[in-house]
Amino acid sequence: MKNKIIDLIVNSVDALGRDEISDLIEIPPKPELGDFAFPCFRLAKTMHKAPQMIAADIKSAIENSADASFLDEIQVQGAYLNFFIKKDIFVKSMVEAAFDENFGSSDIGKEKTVCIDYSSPNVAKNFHVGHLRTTIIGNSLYKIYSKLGYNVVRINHLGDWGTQFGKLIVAYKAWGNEETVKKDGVAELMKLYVKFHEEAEKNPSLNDEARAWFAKMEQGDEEALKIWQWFKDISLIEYKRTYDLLGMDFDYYLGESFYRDKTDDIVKKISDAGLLKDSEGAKIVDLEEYNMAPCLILKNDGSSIYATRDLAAIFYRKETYNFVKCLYVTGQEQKLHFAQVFKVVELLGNEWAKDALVHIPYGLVSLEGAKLSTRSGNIIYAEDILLEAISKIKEIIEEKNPDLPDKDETAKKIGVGAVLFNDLYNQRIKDVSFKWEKLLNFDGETGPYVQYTYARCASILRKLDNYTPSTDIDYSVLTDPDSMELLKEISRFPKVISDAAEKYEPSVVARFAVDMAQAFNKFYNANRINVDDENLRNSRASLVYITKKTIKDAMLLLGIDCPEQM
RNA sequence: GCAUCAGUAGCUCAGUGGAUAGAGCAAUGGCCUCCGGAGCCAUGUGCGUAGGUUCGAUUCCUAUCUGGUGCACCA
Repeated sequence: MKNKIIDLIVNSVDALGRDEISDLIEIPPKPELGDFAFPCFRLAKTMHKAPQMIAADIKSAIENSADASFLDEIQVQGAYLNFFIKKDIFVKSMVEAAFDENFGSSDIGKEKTVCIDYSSPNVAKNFHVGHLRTTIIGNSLYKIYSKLGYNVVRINHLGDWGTQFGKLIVAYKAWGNEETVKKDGVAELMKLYVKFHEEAEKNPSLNDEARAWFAKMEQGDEEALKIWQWFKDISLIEYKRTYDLLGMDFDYYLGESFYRDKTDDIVKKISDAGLLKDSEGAKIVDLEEYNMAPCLILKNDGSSIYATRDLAAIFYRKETYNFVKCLYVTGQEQKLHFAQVFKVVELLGNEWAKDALVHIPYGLVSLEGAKLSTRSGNIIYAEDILLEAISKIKEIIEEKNPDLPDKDETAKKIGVGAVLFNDLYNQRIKDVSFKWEKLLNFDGETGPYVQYTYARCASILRKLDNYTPSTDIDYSVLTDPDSMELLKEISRFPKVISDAAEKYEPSVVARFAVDMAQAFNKFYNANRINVDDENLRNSRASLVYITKKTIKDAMLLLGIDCPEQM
């Protein structure tokens, strides 16, 4: 529809090109102002005429055109040219588009690969509310990019290498024992880690001991690596339990340790390029010219650091997957780190680094206003959040719909959906203050609200006799304001997906899901679907059908499944 | 100190170089013998401050204030 209008304007205006016109066309804030609008302010300058007059001129030019038959009316309001499309034609085009099985999909990503590095928890540490964000956002970006035809590689870059394992080994040897670790798993490892830091404050030489153990790991020391592998195995079992609950998986679990034999090459590459400098006994790349702190490549004991391994990972991924983009979903506190690493890649002569390497930061999670801190116990675990949400939903189901089959399965979908939605609804960059009260409220702009709307659609369709989804309907009965608003909402879907991808922002999709649910509920309250008039019934049923379908597709992009009943 | 992100309604947040800045939560009142009330409708206050660019700025730029985060051997 928009293209047809662009055609008309292109033929009537010489001053602007097609693309400029396309950018200028907007959807008016109120339906009374038309279906599409073209503001003429921009033209006023080049044409040396008042915008109102320009609008009037274009109007008469278009009205005399034979191609304008799909228009009902054109109005000039101030500098705006408002287009009113013949309602049944408009409805038909929107319904047919939404019926398409691939509505919203695209092939712009065809034969292009995007790597997404997300979740990436630190081994031997608990998977807490903070890790949930990267996991959920990364998973949604995976769905969104897949929908656009990209080949997406999901990489869990486990924090399974580094000095913290030296600390852990020191602590385990000093205060731990095998039985307790076997029994309590990650919780016990966390205790040992905390204990290490307490003791190291009194006795700083412990830090040197820890670094020494890590250096041993890097040199392939058998004892050190055996303990390390054991800790890693224990941790992975717990993480996978959470991923299962979330209904998520990864293509690769390639932690930092995977790159440990690849860091020498990186150091050589940097050195060969003449970028490696000595500084206080360590090796760095000086980035002063770019207004950044130096990027540390090797510590003064010669062992690698996370930047070295991130660099190794970038080159490995570029070679292995030949990505067009590699996305890093981590907290915004790592912004400088990624800026440094990406700059080093670029300085090594890789122009692609500028566009292909993207840090996708998200805001800090705090708990009831205070910082998350394992040591002070101000921490909340991902698994507990999910289980709590599921159990609260179960209570509500028992109360509202005790006869529902598959109550547990449904409660899981809704509970997990509530958590996911809650994390995806606001822009990534916003800091989050975790509050149980907010998470467990399922009214208004929430996952359960959208899922409820979906279940309502499903229920309506179940109760109709003799309805098979079809576009062979009477479009003229769907021209009332509520139906039109709903249809317009639905037809935004493809743009919503491409916007979300472009901005790396799942919240765009989440907002859309709520907008659509609201538009549907409004329609539902104003119009009865199961009416005697077969013509009307089938037409409205088709509208319900595409609403249901689009809600489901939108929620799937967030990683959320919609139950048919709840 | 330097860098960076954010400041919109009591709270949590959308939003756009343009038409009267929107939702939800919380509060109060209401909703059809009928398709699912986790729903729908109604009721109020607001773009941190000061300049600049522009026909037009809440949006872009500069300064400033407030808050968050980062600034080498942790990741």
